[in-house]
Amino acid sequence: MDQAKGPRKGRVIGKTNDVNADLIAVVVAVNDAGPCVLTIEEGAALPSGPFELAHRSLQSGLRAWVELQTGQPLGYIEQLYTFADRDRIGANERVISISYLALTREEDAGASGRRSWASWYDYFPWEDHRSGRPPMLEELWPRLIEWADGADDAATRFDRRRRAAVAFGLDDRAWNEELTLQRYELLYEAALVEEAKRGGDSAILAPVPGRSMSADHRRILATAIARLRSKIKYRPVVFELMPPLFTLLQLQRTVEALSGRLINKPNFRRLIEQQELVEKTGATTAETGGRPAQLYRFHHAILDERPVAGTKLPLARA
Amino acid sequence: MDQAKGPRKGRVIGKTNDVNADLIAVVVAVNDAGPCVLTIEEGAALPSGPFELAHRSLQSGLRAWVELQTGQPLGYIEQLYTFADRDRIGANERVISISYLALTREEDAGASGRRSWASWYDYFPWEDHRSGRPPMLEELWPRLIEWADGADDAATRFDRRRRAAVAFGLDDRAWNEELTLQRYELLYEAALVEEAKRGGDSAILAPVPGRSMSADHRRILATAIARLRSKIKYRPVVFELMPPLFTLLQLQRTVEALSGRLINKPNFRRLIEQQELVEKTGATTAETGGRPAQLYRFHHAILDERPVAGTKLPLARA
DNA sequence: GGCCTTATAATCGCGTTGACTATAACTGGA
DNA sequence: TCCAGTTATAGTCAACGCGATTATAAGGCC
Repeated sequence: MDQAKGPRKGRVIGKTNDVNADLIAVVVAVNDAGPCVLTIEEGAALPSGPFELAHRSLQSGLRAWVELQTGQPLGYIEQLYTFADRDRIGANERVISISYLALTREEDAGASGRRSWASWYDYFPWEDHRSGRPPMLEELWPRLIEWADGADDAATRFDRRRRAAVAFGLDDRAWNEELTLQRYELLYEAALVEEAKRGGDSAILAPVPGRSMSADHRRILATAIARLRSKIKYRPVVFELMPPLFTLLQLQRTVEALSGRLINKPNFRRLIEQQELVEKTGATTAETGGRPAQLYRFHHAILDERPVAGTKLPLARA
Repeated sequence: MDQAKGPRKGRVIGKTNDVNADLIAVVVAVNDAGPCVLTIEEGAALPSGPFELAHRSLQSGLRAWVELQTGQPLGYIEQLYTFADRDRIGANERVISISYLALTREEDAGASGRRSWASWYDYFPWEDHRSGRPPMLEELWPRLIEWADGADDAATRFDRRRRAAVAFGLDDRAWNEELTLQRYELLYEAALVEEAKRGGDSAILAPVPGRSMSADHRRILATAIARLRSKIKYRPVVFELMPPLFTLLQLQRTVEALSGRLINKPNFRRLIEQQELVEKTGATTAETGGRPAQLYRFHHAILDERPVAGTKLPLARA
């Protein structure tokens, strides 16, 4: 800091502090196959593009890029995080990345160009606990131990073991579905994901299962998953992912797909109904065999009266 | 969007999309007078400065600017929001503002330069409900009604009334301390704060009590207050604002200062203790008259084991 | 008609927590 | 020295939330 003093007058003339601002979108939808993310380049990258003078706002710039690259119009949008301390710091140029989370219904499958929907769990196989603890975690654990024990001093070894145990729910610790980002970062630090090796560093270990993405897009996806898993617990954002009419079980399956864990059915119904988040339409559907189910729609008016106190979900603690 | 197709190759050569990135800090501390924010220019602005090539990261850039302008070193930092769709869109230049929330202990009062601490409630007098509902709200209400009834169609009038009632807890609705931003935005929309008149628009109405700031800094402060009021309920961030040793009442007063409402004392103690967030030091203090109080310290180890499940606070609902 | 599947209703019990009361320990003033 | 005021700390009680479980209804399919 060799600047002249002064709050905003201190900008040195002639020296440019210009940066490029990139907009990156994590567009999420849920279908029968599970939670999906909108990608380009056959699943290798997220839709993104530079923020330009023509854009009225960050959000409209994002919408423009996503629609151009994938044909997908966006509804609900929420800012995720702004990064700048990335590796790609060029000589005299810096890039700021502003990432967004978008929720949509995967309609408009106008097959425009190189868009494709990919399952979350292709990138993070260890995150799906709907069928119980994924077996691959058993193979992951010794590799984390190996990394932890590779530290020089005992304190670091202990700390690494503890962090791994907390993040992955080991040693009688409960699995916490919101730690998606911490888990990915731990694997990155342990050089167990492909992205960690791009710097030419430690090219020995084979990465763990799970598809990688270009740049830090997989990390951004992990951020989005963590944010969404947290948010569905206190805001009624799930409905952005639902069709206009749905059964309570469909709603439950959507929440389960997002959170990666199963929910107790009666409790889920009770909570949804007593919060007046949905209203009956009277219509029923006879699909999927069994007794026909009531079709519900989202009770929009509740958003007006309760702008904050949102959805509580019975995601069991232990 | 008249760009050539392509995800990142579509950048038009010769046309620059460069922007300036500003870093803005909301630095919060709590003292006997209540919750404070670190300001420059005698309370008229928040510390800020451009993100420069010399900065290693956004956070380190922010720290540098705050320390240069106020002499205050920062501890806990968290990103708030990134703005771009602001009024000041110059001819061929755009500014992106990345705002941060910082928590500190107001030590190091090295009186360096133009720094000064100002109470939150100088800027938002309607936000402090520790002594009951502020009387000024009674004067505010008719002005909001006046604004609501000034709309052209009945639907808008009804909607404005509802929004005002929800935000300010009227018509038997409970006061919600987390709606700080919504309240400020409502007052802005109703042209009841000074900032709303800077566009030359509707310079008739006198603004409601409460100090304004330059640019949109007061809005950023509102964002920070809302975020902090929400966060203290589920993460143990309060301790960033506490001295190393403190009594439970001091801790309670700090939470009350932030949330702007009073807390039931026995319940607060029970919750804090049973969560093992603090540990006794054995020492006591005889200040403030009455029976001497135990001095506690923050139980740091709990952060390791419970990275997520944080503080619950008994902030009464109704 | 029996068996599958799913929908829907109802109950039980524990833990959380809001509201309240009681007692302890110290200061300062009459 | 005693009393009043202040704060600390412990304990109680009831209502509610919510996890877990069971029972019943209503359709399809063989």
